[in-house]
Amino acid sequence: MGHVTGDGTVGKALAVLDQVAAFGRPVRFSELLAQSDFPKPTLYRFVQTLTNQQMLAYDPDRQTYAPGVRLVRLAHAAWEQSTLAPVARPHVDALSKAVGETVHLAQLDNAQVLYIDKRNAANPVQMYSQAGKVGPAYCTGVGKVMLAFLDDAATEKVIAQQSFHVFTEYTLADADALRHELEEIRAHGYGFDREEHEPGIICIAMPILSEGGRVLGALSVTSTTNRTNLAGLEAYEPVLRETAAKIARDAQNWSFPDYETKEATGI
Amino acid sequence: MGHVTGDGTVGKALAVLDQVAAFGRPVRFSELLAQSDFPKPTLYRFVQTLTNQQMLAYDPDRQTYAPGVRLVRLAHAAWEQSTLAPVARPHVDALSKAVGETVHLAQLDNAQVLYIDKRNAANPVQMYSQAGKVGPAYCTGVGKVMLAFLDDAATEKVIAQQSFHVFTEYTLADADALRHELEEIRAHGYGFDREEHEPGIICIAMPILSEGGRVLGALSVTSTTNRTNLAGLEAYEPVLRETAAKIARDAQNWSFPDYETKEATGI
DNA sequence: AAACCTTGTTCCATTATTTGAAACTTGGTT
DNA sequence: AACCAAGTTTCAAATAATGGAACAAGGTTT
Repeated sequence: MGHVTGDGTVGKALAVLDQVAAFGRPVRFSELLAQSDFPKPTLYRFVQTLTNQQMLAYDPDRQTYAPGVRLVRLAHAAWEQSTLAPVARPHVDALSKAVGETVHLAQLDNAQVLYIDKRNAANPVQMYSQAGKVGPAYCTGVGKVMLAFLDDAATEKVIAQQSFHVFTEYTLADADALRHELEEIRAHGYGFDREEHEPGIICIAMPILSEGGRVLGALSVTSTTNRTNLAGLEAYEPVLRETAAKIARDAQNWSFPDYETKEATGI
Repeated sequence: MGHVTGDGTVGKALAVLDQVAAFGRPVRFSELLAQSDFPKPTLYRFVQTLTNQQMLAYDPDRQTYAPGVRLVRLAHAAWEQSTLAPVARPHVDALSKAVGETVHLAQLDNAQVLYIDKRNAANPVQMYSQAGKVGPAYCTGVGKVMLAFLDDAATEKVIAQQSFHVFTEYTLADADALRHELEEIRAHGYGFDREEHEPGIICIAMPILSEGGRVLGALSVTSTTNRTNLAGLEAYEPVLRETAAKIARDAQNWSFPDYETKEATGI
């Protein structure tokens, strides 16, 4: 994995944090060491420091490290301030009510899709997606529509970072197939996921573009091949387009209420 | 917000990150500087580094910094691995269905309550909109029941860190009132929020205790004085107790699968 | 029960990074 | 044009990070 470590000690420590998170399960020091470029004492001290800081949590019974609770606190602030979620929320709610299917709101994070909000259908399909979860850009509806509307240089840079794992028989398996698909998407203004990531799961996706045409994020309505088909999903295109436009408009005007004293939380 | 800065450069950088998060809104460099102990170039470089690392996000139009999206990604890993949420999830779902009121799942983070999951009757699954939010321990149901079952030294340490802001006429306004309440809670095994935090909002709260009696977290069922009263909430005590026990049991047995290599075939 | 691992922890002289007073730039205001 | 506030860069001094080596604690084999 090519890390952009840089940024001195802080960058290195955060690389270690990412490394722990990437395991997806609590991990032992020796496991980290085995795949790390850092010498043992160096890695050891990073892990110690991060644990002290509650960026990692240490389980003494199992002798394992996992990402720590301080991140959950910090992420809440990030979610509210640095994502489309708070602006989009009412519109996503309305969309969800209107279509009665699972709705996703996503942004591009590096070369991946980051899901920042989700509304389940009334009778939800069990799918492996949640806010905070990342997914591949090249084989999801939201990923492709965001790629399609980046500028050429950015698109190519992101394409170069895709790993093109074949999930299903419909997965676009290489950069050229993806480029062709992106052209189609640009022509239509929106895109589909044709069971490219999970069998039986299809979606229609719409980019959220600023006035200047910059990609802010994407919306999708997901369903299954049991319940509907691409033509059925296409019926949602107008409401999706409308919702994306509203979110873009509100994002434009989004301004933070200045200098008011805020009370403690009310959940 | 007494931080343990320590931990060298990394600790200092994370203190800056907390400082930005604490503002609760995008913040200018000069605002950070005004309330910082760091000299200007030092703070400047920390902010630069964190922004490079996407732990902060810079808005060039408004010249402001906010917690960055990388945190949302990391937090998802933390939420799944270092909190009760994944273990508790099915039980919280069931509880929510059974009671038809808002359900909270919380843990203690430093001296504060950290909400890690929530179910609304209307809106089944959302995540960071509420998970990640922190609240005061001394005037919430979940906070008090967790305090009540810590060991004496820990309880006193946490009490010493409470700020005792008076939110309503029912707020427990000092350490002694709180200590008295904690004794009551220990006697009953569960507790209430009697409009102590927000007028009209009441709840019944149950600690989640390990076999050894260690505090793992807390559950609550919240309602309003319009809809019910404390006696009405008390009817939920059995199902709450049952749910807490199930979560504690599952947490005990919670073990992460595989210490095997999954590289059998090329991913 | 001694020798021998594997995993985790500490030491400390060397090396590299961080630090911050001062100076400079930029963009806006008087 | 002069001024001011906010942000950025410089560079020698101060400080913190580094990592080879050695040590400690469990567990396993001979």
